[in-house]
Amino acid sequence: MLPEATVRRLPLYLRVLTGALEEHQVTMASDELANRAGVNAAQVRKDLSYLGSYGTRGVGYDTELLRQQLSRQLGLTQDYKVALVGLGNLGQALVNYRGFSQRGFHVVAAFDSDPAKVGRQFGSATAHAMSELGEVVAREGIAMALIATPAGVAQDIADRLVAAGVTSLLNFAPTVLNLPPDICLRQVDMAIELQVLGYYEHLRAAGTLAEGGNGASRRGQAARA
Amino acid sequence: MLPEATVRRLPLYLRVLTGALEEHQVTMASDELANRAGVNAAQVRKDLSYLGSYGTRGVGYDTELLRQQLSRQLGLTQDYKVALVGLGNLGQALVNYRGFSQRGFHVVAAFDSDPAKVGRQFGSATAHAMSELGEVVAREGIAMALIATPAGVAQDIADRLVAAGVTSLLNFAPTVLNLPPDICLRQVDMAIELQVLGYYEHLRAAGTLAEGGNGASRRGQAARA
DNA sequence: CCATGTGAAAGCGTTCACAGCG
DNA sequence: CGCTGTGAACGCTTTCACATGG
Repeated sequence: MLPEATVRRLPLYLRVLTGALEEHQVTMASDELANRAGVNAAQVRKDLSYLGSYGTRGVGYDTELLRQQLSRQLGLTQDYKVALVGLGNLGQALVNYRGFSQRGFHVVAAFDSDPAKVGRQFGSATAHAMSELGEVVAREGIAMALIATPAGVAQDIADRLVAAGVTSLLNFAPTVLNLPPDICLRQVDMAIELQVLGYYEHLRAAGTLAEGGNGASRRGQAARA
Repeated sequence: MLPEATVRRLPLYLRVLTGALEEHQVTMASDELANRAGVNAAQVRKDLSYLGSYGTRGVGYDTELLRQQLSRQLGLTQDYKVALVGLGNLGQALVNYRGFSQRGFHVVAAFDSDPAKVGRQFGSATAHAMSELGEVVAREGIAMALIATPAGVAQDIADRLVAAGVTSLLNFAPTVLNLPPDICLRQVDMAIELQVLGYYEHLRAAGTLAEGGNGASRRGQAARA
């Protein structure tokens, strides 16, 4: 069991390593990995130490070996089927986002309440009617879902997804979801992110922003998005 | 200066209060606010105590008064001009997202490298060529920007935005940005969020997921994006 | 009596500093 | 000698528990 904060940084390291491999870089020291990932070098070493000892003292980490280990620990050696609910602007952006499929997350089913969209193909997914949600998700054995609906229906959709067997949810709707404790939920709330920026911008206008006092990214969320 | 963790929760409380006001609820106790926001009641009281003493013992908080105070402290009593760079799927979703303008964040200028998009209207923003970025941002006095470009150009765009006077950035591109320390940066990285879910899903498959051990939202990010 | 506001305690996450090893 | 791996220190966040006050 890795600390959650570490889990959030591992994909970042993975991204850096993948980039370095494309440039045929064979080893990487914690300092460089830290710089490229925008974190402290001690942090990198501590994070990686949770995975085991894959570095060589005096040298650094074998780029390819470390990439494999990160990939394995994150469970990225397998592919995941993902459902998407809501084919509005955001939903369509998500279904077409290559960053998901590149990493083995395949949106295989989409759902929308608009009859005009049902039956059409969106990226790699066919649009289904909302009424089919439970059946399709259960039949396909889908465990992960993206919610990109209006806030008002998000809780109901989440309940139905969970009832159909989904165990991990990524919610883009600006609302709090109440779910059983064994369900993994992550929230991407763009309006909140902007409001946080607004707060610091507001402080700055008031002339009170301490130097370096940014509500910066890598500690707060991953942007969390 | 509020703690950053508190700043991230205030917009949530604001949302709850706004909902309650629509239902003409006059007061709200910390327990109820906590439940509706998905956090601990002590957390709510501690957070609100940073703003001052706006509650009444034995009663709770005056919904309207508290909403005003939150709004004021977050700097939401003023409007902000926002620039958007990148009008791909995600950029178009962002420019049409009502959650921003509802809260006083107005996307007044958009930029894209595709000549076919330049000159067209996207939501409330006119699409400009990339070459105009510096000039338009400086002329309009824009302090906040959304980056929804491919990862490869995000750093260059960020540098140009900062050079033009932008001081707060919300980056959706899956890459780390290096910026001067006085610039506020927040990251929304959907691929990372999915990979975090993948990790816990992977654990679950391995039968090692502790009960209640979800990589849940409201502490880690936020969800954050 | 009930809910706020707050010290104090507990829990995490980050950073430091250095021993240890290739 | 250089960089990893890690115990220990530090700081931030959350939670508890209760005194305080309408």
